[in-house]
Amino acid sequence: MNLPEKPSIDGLEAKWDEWWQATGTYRFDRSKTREQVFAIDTPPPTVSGSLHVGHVMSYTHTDLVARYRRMAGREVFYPIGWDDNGLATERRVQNYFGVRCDPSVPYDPTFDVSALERPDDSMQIPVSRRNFIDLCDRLTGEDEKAFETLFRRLGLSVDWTIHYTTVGTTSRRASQRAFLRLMDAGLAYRTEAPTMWDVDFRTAVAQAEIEDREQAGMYHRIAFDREDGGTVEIETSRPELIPACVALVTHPGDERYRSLVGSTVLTPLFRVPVPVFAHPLADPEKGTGAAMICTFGDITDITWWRELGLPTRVVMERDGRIGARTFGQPGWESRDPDRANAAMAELAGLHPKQARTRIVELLREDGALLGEPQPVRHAVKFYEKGERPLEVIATRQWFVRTLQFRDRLLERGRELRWHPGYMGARYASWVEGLNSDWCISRQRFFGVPFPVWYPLDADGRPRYDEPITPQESALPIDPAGDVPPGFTPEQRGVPGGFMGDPDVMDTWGTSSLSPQIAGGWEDDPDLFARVFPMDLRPQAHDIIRTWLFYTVLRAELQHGSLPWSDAAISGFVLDPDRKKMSKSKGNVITPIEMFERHSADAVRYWAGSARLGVDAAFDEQQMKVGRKLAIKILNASRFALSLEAAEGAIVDPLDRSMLLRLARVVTEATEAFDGYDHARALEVVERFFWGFTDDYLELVKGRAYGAGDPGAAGSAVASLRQALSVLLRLFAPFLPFVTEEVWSWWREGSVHRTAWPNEAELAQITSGADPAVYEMGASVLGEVRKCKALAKLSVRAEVERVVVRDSPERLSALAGVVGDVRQAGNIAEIRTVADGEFAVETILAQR
RNA sequence: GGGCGCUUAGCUCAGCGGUAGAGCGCUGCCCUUACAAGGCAGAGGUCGGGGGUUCGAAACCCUCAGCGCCCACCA
Repeated sequence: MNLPEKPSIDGLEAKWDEWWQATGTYRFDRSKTREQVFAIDTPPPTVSGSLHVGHVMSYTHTDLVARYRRMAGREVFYPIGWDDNGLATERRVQNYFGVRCDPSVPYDPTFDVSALERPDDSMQIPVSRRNFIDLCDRLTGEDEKAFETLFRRLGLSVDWTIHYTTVGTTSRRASQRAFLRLMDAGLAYRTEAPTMWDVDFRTAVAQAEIEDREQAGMYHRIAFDREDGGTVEIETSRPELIPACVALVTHPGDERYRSLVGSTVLTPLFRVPVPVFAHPLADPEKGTGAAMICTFGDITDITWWRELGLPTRVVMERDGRIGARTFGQPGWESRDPDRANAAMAELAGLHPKQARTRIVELLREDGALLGEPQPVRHAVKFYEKGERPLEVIATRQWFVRTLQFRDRLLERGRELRWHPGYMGARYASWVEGLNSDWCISRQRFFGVPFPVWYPLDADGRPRYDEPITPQESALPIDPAGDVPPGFTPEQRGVPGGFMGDPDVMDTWGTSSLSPQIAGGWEDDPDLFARVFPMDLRPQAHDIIRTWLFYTVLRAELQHGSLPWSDAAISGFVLDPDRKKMSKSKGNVITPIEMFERHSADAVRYWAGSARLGVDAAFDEQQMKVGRKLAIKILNASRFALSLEAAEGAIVDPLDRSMLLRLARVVTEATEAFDGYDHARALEVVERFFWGFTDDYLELVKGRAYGAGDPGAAGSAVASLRQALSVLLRLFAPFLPFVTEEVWSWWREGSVHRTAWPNEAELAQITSGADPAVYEMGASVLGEVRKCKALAKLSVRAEVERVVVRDSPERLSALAGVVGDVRQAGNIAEIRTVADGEFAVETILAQR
């Protein structure tokens, strides 16, 4: 026994973190079988951002599960990953080193960034993709250290020897290998198709990265001329797309337009003949009931264009401007090409808003604009990181087949155990609403490139339908630097030679393989067999449709299984005014501040009291409570262990009764953890603990001092230690630092590698015990204490006599604890009356 | 437009068929042989509104309202 004079929670974090790392407390033992392993697909945080209390909460939730499962006998596979693949990192590296990634620059193995000469600071030197990635590694390495320090201070029990980065070699190899296999299986394909396009980033984006934003707009009522001399009116918010109009559409059941279907009308200004179709998607209630179909104004246009087999007449360029077009040519027929080209000349080079203003003027002069444009507010699609509305632009992109697996993906969603269960509905509604395959290519420079080259024909044009792929053993490759089999570097870009695929993968293309990457898929088959499919995916609810969905998709396509059996979804942390925390609002609280003010255990206590799925208000008060609890554990433990009478057999009725109650707490906490309800587990343990210190400790301390019967004292001391052992283990997942500290005073090894308590270990002691003994002792002592407090006396004040009234059964339970009650309450005599309801009369001694 | 969740004491939340709960905060009291980072007591709620089922509803059903989130083809 090695008890400190005055225990303190200060300094525990550094002390125990160091010890855990040095002794490998959380090291994964890869000799264990899949059944023995509990594998966690830890979310890799974006290292270029900063950690906030939201991370602290959700990562703590995961750690609670990890620590519980580890103690409950599973070998926990708990790796960490860093997400350094993406725009945020790209930008930071550009600014920090003054370089930019240019895939056309060849790799320079002797590259030295410090030797770069820049004429002025704003200039960015082009470097090869490989050199750029090296710089990313270097810069993010520092961020990763800072994150690791913070996570270790928080006490995450991850195995720090198992980590990956999303831009690292392993991740790139896995991403490319998985992609090649999808290609081979026909599940990844390259095609030219209309795609949501961000004009600022100049890249395609996937459905999952799109969000609606309410915008002010204008409805314009516009007349198209019918060939019989009349007009037909449509409404549009995007009149600038009239030159891209390829048809009108009405609902098949709409009587107003029945005679029009099948006829041809002329677009205003451009005088382009376009057909009128009927299609069930046309809504008679919207606008005039007749809609203009353009290539492409929105997603519905794509559907109509595809289903009605319409021609393509694109005016939107990739830079988001209207491009110059010449009417009067094939595909651009016009009844009045001169007039059309004059109008086109007015619009060419303009952004949509400018073009809209201009064309409205032209339409007004022409008389095609009916009435004045009416203001509306409507939802407009934006790239989640973008600032201007997305355009739909036809480009050549890689897609992963998704739509055809919708039913199977829905089935997987039902198979997955969601915590809380209702989060499954979000997944289902997302999958049900999918409208396109996953566009996985991005026109960016930094990221994992597609491991593909294309042969160039005699004219130097790429033959996209004959892609050249590398051997898997060569991965990862960079098609911008590496040369395909059978070619020489000199053949790059020349007729008859080859070119590399210029695109990189969607960042989710890598992240969606996190279980495979962390688990050593193909690189370490032995490990992979022990950890995959994993047990748990912890994450927040905002990325169900991205990270969670894509991970399910990849596992389905690659392995025909779920990637994990359970998904634990954390809520967000809101500021005390229940607003979402964000940097721009300046209401972000840094975790380090909280650790310093309240201790890591206290912060974990706050996080642990928030349930999964529920948005939690940031509550510093709750951290203060956690701190008090941590200190109480230190003090109570020190006291209990300081009672050094010889341990004996646990025979006293009170001791056995208390342990029986504790056994129930064990069961409840275990059930709560098994059901992913850590907050419930914490609550029942904490409730018992406060009663344990207020009542049990007070009741037995006189006996445990050992002045009287050695057997009775021995029972008390043994019970105290037994209970303390169980309580420390129950608290260990929540408060890893104080529990380890106390454990170290009197036990060998780490509490975190000790078995989770179970009823069986207490069964022999508590067999036949009466739960009412502890309850009666606590109740009577409580009443006496209350009486003294009301009389403004010390708790040590002498009591002449106590009369307890209750049923005979309860009074017989009291008999088992009466000696302890007398001693604890400083009571001369206790009388009982076997009659009626529980009541305690306390007669204080005269002074 | 569809879906999910929430609405219980001033605050944060538990309870989810049997006499309204916890912690914090507030008010008052008690110091010190583990801990004042402790102990005791008190005030404070028609459990969002309205119907229904039931001997009995905060809890189950219906309905309405407010808040939050997710999804949806921008005419």
